[in-house]
Amino acid sequence: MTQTPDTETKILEAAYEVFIENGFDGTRMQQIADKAGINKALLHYYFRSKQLLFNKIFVNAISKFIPNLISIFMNSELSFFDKIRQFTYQYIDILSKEPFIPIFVLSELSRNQNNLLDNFSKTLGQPVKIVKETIKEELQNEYEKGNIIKIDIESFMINMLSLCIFPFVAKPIIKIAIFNMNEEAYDKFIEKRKKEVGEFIINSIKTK
Amino acid sequence: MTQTPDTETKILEAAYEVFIENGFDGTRMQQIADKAGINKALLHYYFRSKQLLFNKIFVNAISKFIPNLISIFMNSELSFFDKIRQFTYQYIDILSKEPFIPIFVLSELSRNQNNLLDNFSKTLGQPVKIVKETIKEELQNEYEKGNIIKIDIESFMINMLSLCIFPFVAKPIIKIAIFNMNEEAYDKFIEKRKKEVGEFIINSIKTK
DNA sequence: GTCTATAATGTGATAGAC
DNA sequence: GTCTATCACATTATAGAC
Repeated sequence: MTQTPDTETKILEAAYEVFIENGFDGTRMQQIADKAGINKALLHYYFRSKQLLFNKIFVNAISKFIPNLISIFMNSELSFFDKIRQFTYQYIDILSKEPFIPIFVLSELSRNQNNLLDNFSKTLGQPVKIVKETIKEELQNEYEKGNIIKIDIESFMINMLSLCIFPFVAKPIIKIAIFNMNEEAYDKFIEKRKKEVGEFIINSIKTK
Repeated sequence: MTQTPDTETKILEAAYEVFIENGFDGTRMQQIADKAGINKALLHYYFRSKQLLFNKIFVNAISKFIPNLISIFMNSELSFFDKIRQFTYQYIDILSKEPFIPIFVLSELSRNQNNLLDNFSKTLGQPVKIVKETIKEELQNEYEKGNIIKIDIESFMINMLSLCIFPFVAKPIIKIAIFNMNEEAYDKFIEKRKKEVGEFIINSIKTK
């Protein structure tokens, strides 16, 4: 069933792990070669340069950082509050399976070398724009129906993303410095947030 | 009035800028020397190694990342809700003056080289513990008085920190990929959050 | 204290045999 | 496609003159 993957795949898998753990500057081509079980020369044979290999990995990481959860907000079967519940639950669930993606993506983007942001916009600009418009309308509708208070689309989206993503970005601080948690306690904390964050957001915008 | 700072100060100031912009791995000692207007050898004369110089900078950065806002939650003159308002306002205000501190600190901590986290705990473990206990009591009090819903200290603190810090960590994405803001629009967005975040949190925990 | 020169090593990338 | 050997250069760190 599970046959040995071809060399290109082995390289990509190894590169993914090493880059995400160490970042672009902290990664050595030798590390990737070792982890893939090949030699450095082959890396260059397949991907020409460190930068090009990194770019492949980064595009992949972005798609995990902003996964395809857009459909949730497009699903007209659901109430607005249920959309919030589902989105936060599923997003935190996805991130919890690859908890280092957020800090990796955000930290590389903030270095702003090359054209990482262009990649980002190219891949996700359009879908993000559509969700934004959809949610904006929905916020307006719910406000007019008297269900929620007035809130900007920008504030709403950033608040929701903050509450989902930040606990992963700040994992080391949360675990050690703030709450003195072990890995198990941290996992429980995240697990609890899957249900909690949605309710927190709903409470904050619901009319009394 | 403004006299030329001594060499050690010039080095520290230059190192601060370069490290925060590029991270440990992305920084070259030559860059620091150039920015400080001296040569590389002097860096080693004053600080022995890149790692030791970095550690000095990092401790400084941490103190800006978790500034002394503890007093706000200790101030018994203020109502609990006003403490939330003041803390969020002032924290966002401080971060907005050094917006790259959060991503720098969090990204270096997540690499987890050396003993950065130990530094962190040593510097801030005790004060953080005290605030945590103080807020915990206050949450309990307000709950018993029927003013707020039941919420864990962990959830409450992380929610508050998420909403304050994340917009800085994710600045490039927010600006370009999500909202297509220019620098001015982003600044306005942050300015607005200073007042907004407190109300958002209060709404989310206030009993109806 | 500050400089120039250089050691010692690391690192991305390529040449060329198989 | 895959390997070994090696180039070319960058980078931390030190030696030693002034």
